[in-house]
Amino acid sequence: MQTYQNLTMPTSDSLPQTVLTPLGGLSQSQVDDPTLKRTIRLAKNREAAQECRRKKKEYIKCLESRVAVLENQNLALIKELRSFKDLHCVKTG
DNA sequence: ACCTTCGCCCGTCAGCGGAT
DNA sequence: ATCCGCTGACGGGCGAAGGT
Repeated sequence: MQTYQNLTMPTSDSLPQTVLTPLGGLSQSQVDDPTLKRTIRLAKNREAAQECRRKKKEYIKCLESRVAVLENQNLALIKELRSFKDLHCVKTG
């Protein structure tokens, strides 16, 4: 998958590393505990969802600013086209 | 003061695709 | 085949704004 690529997706070094020390300090019996497994999975997914939403917002910001740029370019081109047309009318008219 | 509606955020689940 | 991360979808909570 990996959507939102291109269009500057900043990485999130700054985000807090909460809750999870990645299975480092866990005994085998702890790792096998389904309840603990679920807790860990939920916590990881919670963080993943937060990051995903942050990236999506950033992506939308990028798109919006790109729209603004393109709209300005479009206006400028329309303006230029008009002036060329005017020039042409003067010559032929 | 009390609803009601709207927009936003969050946590969770489900499903997909890549990595092993 | 299994694990894991990412992301769309869903439902719930909360505050703001507007109507009664």
